[in-house]
Amino acid sequence: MSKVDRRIAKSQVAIKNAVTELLGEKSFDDITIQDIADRANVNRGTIYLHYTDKYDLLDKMIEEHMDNLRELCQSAADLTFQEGNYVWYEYFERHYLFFSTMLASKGAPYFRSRFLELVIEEFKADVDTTKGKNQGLSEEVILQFFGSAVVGAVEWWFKNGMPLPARVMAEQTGALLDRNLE
Amino acid sequence: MSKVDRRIAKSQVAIKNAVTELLGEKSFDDITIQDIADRANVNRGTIYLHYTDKYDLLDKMIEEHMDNLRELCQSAADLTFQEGNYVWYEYFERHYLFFSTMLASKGAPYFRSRFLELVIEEFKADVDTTKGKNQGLSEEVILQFFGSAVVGAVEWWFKNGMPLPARVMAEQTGALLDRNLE
DNA sequence: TACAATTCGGTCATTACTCAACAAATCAAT
DNA sequence: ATTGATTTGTTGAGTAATGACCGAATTGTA
Repeated sequence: MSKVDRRIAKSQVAIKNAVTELLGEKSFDDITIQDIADRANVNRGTIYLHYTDKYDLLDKMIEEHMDNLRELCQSAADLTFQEGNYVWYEYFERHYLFFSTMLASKGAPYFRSRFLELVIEEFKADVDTTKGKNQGLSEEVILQFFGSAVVGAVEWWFKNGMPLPARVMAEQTGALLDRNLE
Repeated sequence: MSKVDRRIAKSQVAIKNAVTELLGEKSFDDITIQDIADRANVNRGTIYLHYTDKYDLLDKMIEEHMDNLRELCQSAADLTFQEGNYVWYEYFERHYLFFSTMLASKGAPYFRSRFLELVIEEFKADVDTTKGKNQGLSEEVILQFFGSAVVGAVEWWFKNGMPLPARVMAEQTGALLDRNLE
């Protein structure tokens, strides 16, 4: 990984943080490039230097979060579902502004599908239809079934203002997964 | 005021904030330019672009604080000593890391004299030796006397971990000044 | 004391950012 | 529909910041 120029790194985090902040104040459609530039304390042109438009920017942000979640999965590969889930829920909590907005806003369906895609991808290694309780079932069905379940639980959590602690969410969804996979 | 380039402004606040942060962790002499660059997330060379060395940097920081205090005096010109003092003490509180370090460290005598100089300068407009209770006294003496008093009070406040609320410090030193100047 | 490792200042070519200006597109509201 | 205002996306010239490299000075420690 040839290290990126410090200026690029700084500009990009400033821009992304600005978007996250603004998402807590108004809907994404109402956010202008100028808003982002002002908040990030960056020239408007600088944004175009890194992203084609604000949708591309949001996309890159989503991509980054997905990468981070994937990363967390790697480092938590040998943990139980409950422990592993907790790592995720901690991440959600730390970035709740982004995730809750993404799951509530107009673009939610798109974000939801990206999220589901990731969950399914990460579940693949954990599903075994050759033996155990899922023997004979379709892997496709299993993945869609429990992937949707996890995404739905997260969705519920955010839409209801995170009524349960991350720890509890992780334990309960973890238990449900343990019971059904492996 | 021809507005400064945004990059310059950003670099300088990052650098100054870095110094203030580091002052809370180690003495100024132990802080290297590299430390500051790392903390500010700025190339080491950038610091030399704005300051000749770390002493020049510290000097510019002191200068800026003095300017800010002067500014506060302007905007509080028609307040009582108690109210005006409160504005200052609020500022001290907000920048306690910087001031308490400056007044405790090895360079304290220098900083103290700069500070005293400012206080005396700002008192000049308030001292009248032609009438009232200070009639016949030497303006020089009055200024040195109460200037030192104010600085000493602030010094005590910081060295003892700000044992009284800013509000109280302002009221009490304000009352003492009201009683003697006016 | 001698040695190694930092830190210091400074230079340099390259790169990213800034600012101002621009035309085109979009929006608001009569 | 027609204006007027805002936002957009792009451009170009100028500037600041970067990373790398350098020899010299300072530091720490074996």
